[in-house]
Amino acid sequence: MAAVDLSTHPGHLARRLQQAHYLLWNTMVSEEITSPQFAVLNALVAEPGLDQRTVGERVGLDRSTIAEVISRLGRRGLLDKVRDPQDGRRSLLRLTDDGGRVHRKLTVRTARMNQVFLAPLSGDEQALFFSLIQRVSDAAEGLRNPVAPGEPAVSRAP
Amino acid sequence: MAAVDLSTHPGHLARRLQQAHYLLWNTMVSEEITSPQFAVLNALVAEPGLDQRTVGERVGLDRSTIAEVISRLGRRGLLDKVRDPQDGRRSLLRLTDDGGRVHRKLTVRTARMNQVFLAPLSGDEQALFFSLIQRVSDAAEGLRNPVAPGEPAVSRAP
DNA sequence: TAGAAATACTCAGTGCCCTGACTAATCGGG
DNA sequence: CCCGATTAGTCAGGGCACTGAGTATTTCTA
Repeated sequence: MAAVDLSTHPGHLARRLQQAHYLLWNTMVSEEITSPQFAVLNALVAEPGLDQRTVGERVGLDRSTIAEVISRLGRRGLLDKVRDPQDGRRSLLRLTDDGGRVHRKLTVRTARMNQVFLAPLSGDEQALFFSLIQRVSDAAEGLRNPVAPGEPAVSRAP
Repeated sequence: MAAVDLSTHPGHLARRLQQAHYLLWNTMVSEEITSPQFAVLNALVAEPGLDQRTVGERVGLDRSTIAEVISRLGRRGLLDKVRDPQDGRRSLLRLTDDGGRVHRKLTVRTARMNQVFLAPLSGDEQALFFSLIQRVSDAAEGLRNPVAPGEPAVSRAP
């Protein structure tokens, strides 16, 4: 009677998209290392020695989740975690040799997987796909913080 | 050195999009009822008396997850679950009056939330956004089953 | 019609994701 | 210098999502 069409609900579509991605990742990339775990490895390849909070910021994981992910990667021996001697609050992170190897291997497979995943779209459509999702996510993210005083909420015309 | 740009990785973008949505849902729609829970309520408004598996199919949740979601909705008194007398394997589901009320209330709020969420996109872009995501998800979903004999993998030209 | 196959559901285990409360360390202003 | 605010990380708790194994029920078939 008053039911709604979920295919026009971005949240529902986002969930389905992620599930589809999970499926493909699991079959084409790895059953051991998850996509968020790969994102963490990747962040540490780009910037070794980052502290835990910053890694979370780079890959979009909150303090609790990043702690769990890092603990799992540590258990697998893919990264090392040491207290910052300069600031006893921080944990500094660095890939092990194994971590680097795993990252390299998965980078290749991930590229292949992305091709398959995006195959239904033309090159132009893929660019559009990225930019539309990015814009929506960024805007919503901007609504999070109550806007620093003097700062505009989202982007300002240059 | 060999780090990758995650902003061109659809999986990463999908995760970020869902997080953004979660955030908005939590502040604009409900802190009690989640988006997947709403999807289940919605499916039962459209088709009362559905069995558990079919509801899962409608909203895109696997057998285990749908069981959990339904158990939570049952605990809150939003739906009733009875054994099918015709087929003792099935559980038939139906909203309670309370469930219907909650669905109506959230339908309104969800519409408002979607507007805010999609505000950064023009009308044309929103349509594109839906269709691109849909196409990618459907295609990946199509790779799941090993293709019924005689049936084409994805869509067939009409 | 009896046994095999399929189907609906449950349960255990793993991982992601968030909030809110807490601890420990650092930093800043009086 | 010290006390209050800020910051990094941990922990408990709730919810989503998947796989693999197990149970009960139905259905198909030899």
